[in-house]
Amino acid sequence: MVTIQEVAARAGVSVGSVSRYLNGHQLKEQNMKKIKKAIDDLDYRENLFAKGLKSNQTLSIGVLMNNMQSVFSSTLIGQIEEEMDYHNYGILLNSYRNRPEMLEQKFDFLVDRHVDGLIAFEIENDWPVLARMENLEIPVISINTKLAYPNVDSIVVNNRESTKKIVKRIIQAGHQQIGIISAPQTASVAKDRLAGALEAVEEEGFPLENAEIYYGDYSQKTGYEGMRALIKRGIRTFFVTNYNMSLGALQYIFESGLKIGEDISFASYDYPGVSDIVYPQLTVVRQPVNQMGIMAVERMFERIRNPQLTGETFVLPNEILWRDSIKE
Amino acid sequence: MVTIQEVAARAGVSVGSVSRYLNGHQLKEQNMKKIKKAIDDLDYRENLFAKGLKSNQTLSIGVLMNNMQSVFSSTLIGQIEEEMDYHNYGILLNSYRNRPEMLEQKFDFLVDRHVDGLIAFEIENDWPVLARMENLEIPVISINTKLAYPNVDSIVVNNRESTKKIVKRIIQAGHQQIGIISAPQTASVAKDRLAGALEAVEEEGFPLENAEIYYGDYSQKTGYEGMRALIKRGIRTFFVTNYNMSLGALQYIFESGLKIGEDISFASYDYPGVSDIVYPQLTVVRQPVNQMGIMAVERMFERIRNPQLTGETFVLPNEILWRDSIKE
DNA sequence: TTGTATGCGTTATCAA
DNA sequence: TTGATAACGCATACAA
Repeated sequence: MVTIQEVAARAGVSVGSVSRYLNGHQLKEQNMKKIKKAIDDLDYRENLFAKGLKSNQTLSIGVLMNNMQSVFSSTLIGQIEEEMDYHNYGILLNSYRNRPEMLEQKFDFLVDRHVDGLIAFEIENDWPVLARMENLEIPVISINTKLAYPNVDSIVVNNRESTKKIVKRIIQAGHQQIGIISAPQTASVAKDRLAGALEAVEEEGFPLENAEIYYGDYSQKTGYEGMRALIKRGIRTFFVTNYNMSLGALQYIFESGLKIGEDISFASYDYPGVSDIVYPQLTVVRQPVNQMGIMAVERMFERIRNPQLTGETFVLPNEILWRDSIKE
Repeated sequence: MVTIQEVAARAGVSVGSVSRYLNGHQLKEQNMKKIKKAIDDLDYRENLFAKGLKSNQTLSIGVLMNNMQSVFSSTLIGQIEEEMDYHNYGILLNSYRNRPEMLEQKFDFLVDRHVDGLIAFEIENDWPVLARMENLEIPVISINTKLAYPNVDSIVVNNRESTKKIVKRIIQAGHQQIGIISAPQTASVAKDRLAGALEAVEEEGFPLENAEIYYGDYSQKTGYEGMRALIKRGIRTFFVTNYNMSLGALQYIFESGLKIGEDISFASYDYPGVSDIVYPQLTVVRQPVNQMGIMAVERMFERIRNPQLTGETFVLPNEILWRDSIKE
């Protein structure tokens, strides 16, 4: 391993000069040339351990994910990686696999590695790890949940409004019964989505007993079962609040032989993929995943550059693709 | 930041003792207790910069991905992350976004960060970065391509055999024409898959001119266009060598109103998802993605523990799900 | 078994 | 503008 000592020796200058050169200081033209040549000759590369030991910077940020299986998460991480690259920052990836009790350990792991910032996915306000975040001196960006700490930015989408809008439209189209496949009401995202649906029901004066809610667990399997249960009760109009469950729900529909847009009205949350390729294309709520990633990174560097900035909340709008899966 | 100096002072021992304690050495029971207490009291955490400066270890491995958008890649990275967690290792994530010319920079990035190992996805043998890998002193695991360097393990799947098997079956079922949607013959994975198909054609004595090949570019769009073109030429039996293109192909089929399993025979490479939920379920080749991730990590730690091991090639079998999309 | 002192590669302070 | 040198926090060789 080549050190700046060796570079200095070869260039005939002191280590101080080499260090300064490397950090963009101005020195005598002559010396800069010599140092550059020595660096090239020796193929010198800086030692980030030594650098970090002094500066406490790693030029990397930690990403704390809920899971890696979902399309949402993997798309987002892809976008984040791409943005980080422009800044020449690395990302240290961690997943707590939807298990809050793993979070503290993961959190420590990243803090021990002195990441310069932290992006965390779907951390709920009542989880124990939050206490740690509070007095963390690096910027934290929370994705998909709003966390009320001064050093935390929150980037969320308007799930409640989107769900409300789509359910209202369903009601206005004259459907008499509606089946909603929802997720456990522990996560705030799930709560928001269901709340939006119920607000629509209320505001439209739709009979509450005609809105049947089935609670799945995010799995494709429970989406399938939920759809079967609801169809057996004679319901033909559906809103599914999560992508993965919508896959299971669709599977049951396809197997049943019922036709979407004719026998069945269907809408759901979604990502690019199935909803586009089936015919008719599905009416869906689509989250601005890429935009969230871009925003998270931009904001991260704003805060790294300007440490006295404090946390804010940014709400991005979902897109609703009105297509042909709801019978009008 | 609490240092071992402070821990030593509080415990009334020397820094050496604290350091040894932290690294699992045996010392007087009494002292170990005192040190443990001091560490707890002060909430000491080790400084990985300082540690790395001495040991040149980071307790993290680098992952060099081709892209983050594909299901293959994101599933794999999820599995790798999970396995790494058991070893308390972090992963430094990087993507070269299918652009070989980005690779060298990404590679340097990881090497500069002193990752203890490297897992790389779909690196081709003729790419410039290979020269660097050759004299890298850390273990390298290549996923999906076989690289011939002594310090590189290769984990690949038997794409050629799987494709051959499935195309043979199609031919044996009596189909007179077959349309193949394939990818550019630059990547070795793509070459293997097409080669397998052509081997089947040859071995079965199927007329070569009745096997029509359409070259897409992995995009859903070209899958769609490919399917349209082939259907217009009257072909009704298809094999699509890549998941993403199969989505586009399916989209065209669904729009056309033709029925899979009746008017159309269809098989493709795939991941859990669409092929399961549509009806009839599709006959597909499914790669052992999770197993590949597990194997990559296991092998990585074998080699970290035992540095004199040299690279080997591991071939994992694809699974073929024989279902109802090919008319018999 | 323990303490002391040196060095890992870099940055930054102080003099020159 | 430059050089010499003292940190940064830890591991370890050597001495005790």
